Amino acid sequence: MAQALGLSKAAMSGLARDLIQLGILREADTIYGQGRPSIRLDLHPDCAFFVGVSLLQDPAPMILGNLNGEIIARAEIPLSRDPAVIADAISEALPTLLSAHPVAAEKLAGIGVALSGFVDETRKNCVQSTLLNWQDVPLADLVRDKTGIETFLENDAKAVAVDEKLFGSAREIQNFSVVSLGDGIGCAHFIDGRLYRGNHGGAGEIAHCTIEPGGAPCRCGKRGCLDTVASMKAIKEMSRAEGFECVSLAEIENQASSGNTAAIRILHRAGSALGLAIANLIQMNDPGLILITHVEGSFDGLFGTVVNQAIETNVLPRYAGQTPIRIRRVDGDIWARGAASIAAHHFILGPNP
Amino acid sequence: MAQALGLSKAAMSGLARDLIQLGILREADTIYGQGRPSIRLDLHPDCAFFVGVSLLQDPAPMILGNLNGEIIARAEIPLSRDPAVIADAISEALPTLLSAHPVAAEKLAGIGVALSGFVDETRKNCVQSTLLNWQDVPLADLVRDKTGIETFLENDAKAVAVDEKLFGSAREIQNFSVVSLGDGIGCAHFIDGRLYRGNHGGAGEIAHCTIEPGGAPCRCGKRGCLDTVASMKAIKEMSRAEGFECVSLAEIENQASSGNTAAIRILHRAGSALGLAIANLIQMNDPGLILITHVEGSFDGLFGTVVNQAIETNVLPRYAGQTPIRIRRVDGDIWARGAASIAAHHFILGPNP
DNA sequence: ACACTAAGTTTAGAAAGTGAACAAATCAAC
DNA sequence: GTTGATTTGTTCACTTTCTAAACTTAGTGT
Repeated sequence: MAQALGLSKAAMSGLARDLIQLGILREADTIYGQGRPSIRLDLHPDCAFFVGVSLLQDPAPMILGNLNGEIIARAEIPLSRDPAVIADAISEALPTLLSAHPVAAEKLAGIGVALSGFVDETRKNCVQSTLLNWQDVPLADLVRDKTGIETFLENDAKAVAVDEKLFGSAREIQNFSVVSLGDGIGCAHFIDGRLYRGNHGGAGEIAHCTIEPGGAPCRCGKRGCLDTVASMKAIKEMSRAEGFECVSLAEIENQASSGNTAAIRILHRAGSALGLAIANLIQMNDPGLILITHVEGSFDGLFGTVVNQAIETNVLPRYAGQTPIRIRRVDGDIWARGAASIAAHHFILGPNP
Repeated sequence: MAQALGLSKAAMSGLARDLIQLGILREADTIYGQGRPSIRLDLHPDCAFFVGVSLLQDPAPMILGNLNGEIIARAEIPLSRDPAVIADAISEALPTLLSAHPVAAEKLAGIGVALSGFVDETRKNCVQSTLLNWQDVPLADLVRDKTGIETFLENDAKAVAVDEKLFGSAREIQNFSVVSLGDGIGCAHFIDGRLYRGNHGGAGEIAHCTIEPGGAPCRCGKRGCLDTVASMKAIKEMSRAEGFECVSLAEIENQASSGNTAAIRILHRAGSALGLAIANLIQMNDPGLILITHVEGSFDGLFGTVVNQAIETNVLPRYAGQTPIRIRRVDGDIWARGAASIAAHHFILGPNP
């Protein structure tokens, strides 16, 4: 099976034996068919461990994961805007986290940190983060100096995309985009099986696509960005401005289904905007899958319906329905998971994947 | 110099000698510095020839190109909607075209055909073309059967992008997008040094991004597509609807500069729409270059100015001006050139570039 | 129990790449 | 000029890696 990837049977045989001896591969199940059964190989999950930290929440989740993408242990550290304080906190929390597994400490292969903002192509420096108020912060090296472990940064949505490609539901898909709905809107593309970071690390900045030309001012400095209309933060703020305070999408959905016209209007506006942006993404990049991850509950209410409708009506009719849209409810650890995946990705595929 | 690409000096030496003996490489100029001068190698332009045909115009241009991207000969064939007639016409025009160069006939390595529409991933079949009214037409095999030469199809904008990457001004750039303005609007992306065709071959269909939600109906079936506002065809139609007939952009620019408010309005609307679409492209994909090719004259009038303004105002301020926009005036042979480049691309890089 | 099939292993031999030494072509300094 | 420094390009013995073909192994089908 795996031999068709360019090598002869003999070479495979030798390589596999070496890797099994090194403890990296192991023989999994046997597949019966005609002739001698074949033995499937898989990665030995205990051969490397990774730590992931999300700087999107306070407290910041920190997880220990293995090569199967399973979470082995979890901790939290207080969020800070001071890079040195964060590096210290990670370093201090590390021993406890590693104690969850007997060999994790000696086989810790990398630390990943997910944050909202731009990361340079070395994945070592945060070029800019509005949320953290950072500019050219070499956080990866700070963490590495404190912990002695190789560390990588990544944008939140890109980290989620890598997680989905390595361990999630996009494993087999070469071209897909992740749209990650949280307080903000993130997006990242996998193209030809590789994460596409863009020329300045800014690929996927869908949140600041202009959706309503001349619309409301955005904190980024321009007007009518998708972020001002369709992010959960914007939806909640609009509901507050309309006089009914809601802390979750589900609450606004409730208001809408019980006839609150303002709530209906807000969800319509947000859903159409998000749908239009996704439709433009489909037109522009023709991905094989759009994976929408959301931390809020219900995506099957008005908001989700409008999003789907808006996608349908704004995609070339020939294509309508051709691009699968997959919705995935995720928990708040998704970014920490993604961060760990960044470290795993580097471990598996090396510096130039 | 070139050795740093993974091989030792010794290996390079042997390989280069072999390729020179085969007539594929040749020793070009010598570069003097400290120490023994180095000899630059380049492709021998006479080692392979390619034919390119554009089905975007009537008559359809047909060119003979070499490995340097130079046009050696040119012909025209009548355009037809019947694939068999086209294959015949190409086959009949071939001998005359090849007679322009003594060794072209024996070293003809491929034929490329550029068309407006979708091409499958084998580059052999046209899945759909509105302009030609085609659906699942295996034109490449028809041409190959008639001529005996391996043939490849490609979408017009993608062919132009390949031309720019191989022989044009984007040779060194890994990530760029081409926006090709003709009667319609085409777009194609190079990502990580490879043409990105999209999951259904539809990447770059910027012309049918919704720019004016609920706007004018488009021939594609939806509303408010960029194509209905900013294509040269649309601009000319709008001018006709306003009562002044124009056959070129330059004419409308003239009208506008002499105070015709309708002309100014049309150019403003078209320019803002195109600029917004390009801005969204930049936000979405963060390319290292946007290359706008246009066959019409003047891009330095009102239209061009508005396009540039709209890009500036709709791109994340942090990015504004970070993405170079290059404008390139091209002649009507651009698509035939691109088509030849598709064949060259296949010759140089093989089936899976 | 028998052939049949396909996976995995072993072997010798070919292919391809490496490293070090060496030859060649130029510049710079005396 | 001559000499030495410098860097490119070549040669050659050696090593690594892969392949092809024969062989072994572990199942299925009759």
